[in-house]
Amino acid sequence: MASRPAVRIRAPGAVLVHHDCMLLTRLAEVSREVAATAARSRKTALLAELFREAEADDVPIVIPYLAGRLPQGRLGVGWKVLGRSVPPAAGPSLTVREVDARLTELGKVSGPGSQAERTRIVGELMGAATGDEQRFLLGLLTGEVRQGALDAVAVEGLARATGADPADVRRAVMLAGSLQTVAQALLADGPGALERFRLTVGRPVLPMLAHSASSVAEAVDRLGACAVEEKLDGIRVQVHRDGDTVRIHTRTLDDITDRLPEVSAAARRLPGERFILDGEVISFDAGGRPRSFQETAGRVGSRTDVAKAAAAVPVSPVFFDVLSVDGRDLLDLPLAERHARLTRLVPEPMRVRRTVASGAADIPEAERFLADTLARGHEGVVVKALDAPYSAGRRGASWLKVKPVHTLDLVVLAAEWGHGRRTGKLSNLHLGARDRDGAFTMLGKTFKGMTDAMLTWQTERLRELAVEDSGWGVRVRPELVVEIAYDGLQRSSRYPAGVTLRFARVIRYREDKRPEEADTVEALLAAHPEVGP
DNA sequence: TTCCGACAGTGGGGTCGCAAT
DNA sequence: ATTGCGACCCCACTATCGGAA
Repeated sequence: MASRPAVRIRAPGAVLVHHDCMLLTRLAEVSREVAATAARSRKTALLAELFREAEADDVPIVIPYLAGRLPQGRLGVGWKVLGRSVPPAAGPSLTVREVDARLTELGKVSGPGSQAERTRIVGELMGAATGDEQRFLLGLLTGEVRQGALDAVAVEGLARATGADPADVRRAVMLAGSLQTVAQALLADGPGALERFRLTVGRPVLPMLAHSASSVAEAVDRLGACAVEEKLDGIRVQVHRDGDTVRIHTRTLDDITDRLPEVSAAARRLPGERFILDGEVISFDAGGRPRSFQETAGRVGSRTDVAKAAAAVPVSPVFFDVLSVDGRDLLDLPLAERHARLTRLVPEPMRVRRTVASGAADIPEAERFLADTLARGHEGVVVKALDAPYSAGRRGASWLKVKPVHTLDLVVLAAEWGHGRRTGKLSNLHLGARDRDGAFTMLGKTFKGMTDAMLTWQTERLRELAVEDSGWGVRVRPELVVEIAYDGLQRSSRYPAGVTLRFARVIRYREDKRPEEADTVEALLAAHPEVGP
């Protein structure tokens, strides 16, 4: 860090000329401008301009801030701490480095009395910020910047600021697993620095993601020759082994090595010294059936007594891809070749089950595979083009997941006011099923699946049905029937039926149906015998 | 000119761990 | 001991921009 003192400009309206440290007010200004324009090209240009202004020491702060993230990651600061408002400062004085230093301090606070201490630090910071700066900081700390530009636009802006090829920057970010690292190297050494970012064992890369398809037939039609793999309902993991050292990362690249000793042990038993594997961690019961996602996730989330958790709910790694073997980067190889290498490294029981479909003629076989996979208790399948490379960090169109969808006709019991672009619209619906008394039992909420037109319509309709208007939304007469899609039931301690819908979303309103025709809790439970209340 | 891929936004539920009550 | 909060797992879907076709 530079030893020069922070520039302080006290007079409101002073001309913000500075050569040392970037002022927070400049970031807040750019963020506001970015939010105000819809054109992505203009957003990119605004970010690029700011990145060019940034000093070397500002870069690791400015880049993540404008990408809507904190360099420290999350800080244990939420609405509880941010809730109280603090009178804003008269004029801008904060530098981004000063803000960063205070947030770093904030992240270190722990132990009894920490909440008060965090509140004090946040209050002090907010008190030194102008109204605009406060709004920017609030968005940053709560993860809701709402400027319509996060990582992807920041990458574009970075490319433009440095003259690098955007595709090269994107790839470097995927391989580094971090925008900051790449940004710093790029701004310090220019586009040539991008070559330093290669796939490295021990350094996690962003995993490839999948799109959805509504059926196996549709997926095979779209992809042609493909692998159909079982989709396990567990936690995605990337396992790196370098000799005796094993590291395990989640989808967001968090390091969870210490929580999964049996996975590390399994990786050490494989016949290879250096590799990177992609797969899923899941728990099977004594009969070899997969346990619920809730059980697996609870186990993987346990940190305090790992040995005890592992004894109660042991997990197994099940792999489906290999990204690197013995120093060779396999990302650009087609899936067919990567899989051939996977079979040499990982024995069958530790691999995802699969079948291969060469084209439309194999659709019946692929459908049988899906049915069999579901019968064995799994979530569905992922259909993958055999000729596709591993697109790190992308939601490539070459992986398509297919899961069964259930539907119900439920009754709207209440609706909550939306935020952001849904401000002024009733958005989040409370959903109820009929119970034995002819009343309705709440099963969960959803805000998904509505078009803007539906939002407008339901806001008006639900207002007509309102029996109570509170700050958060309205409770309504239970008269409106809505068709809901969901992925299954899960146990719940929050809702009275002891279960709730997983991934509920609206398909359409059923104005042709009366609430007495809505589905019942009883029928729902009967349809999902695997989930007892 | 039209189509479609990629992104951002809008939140859902559960579980764990920590601090406050 | 219980409760509340934040982080981090899982996630679906729509609107929009801008390059591809």
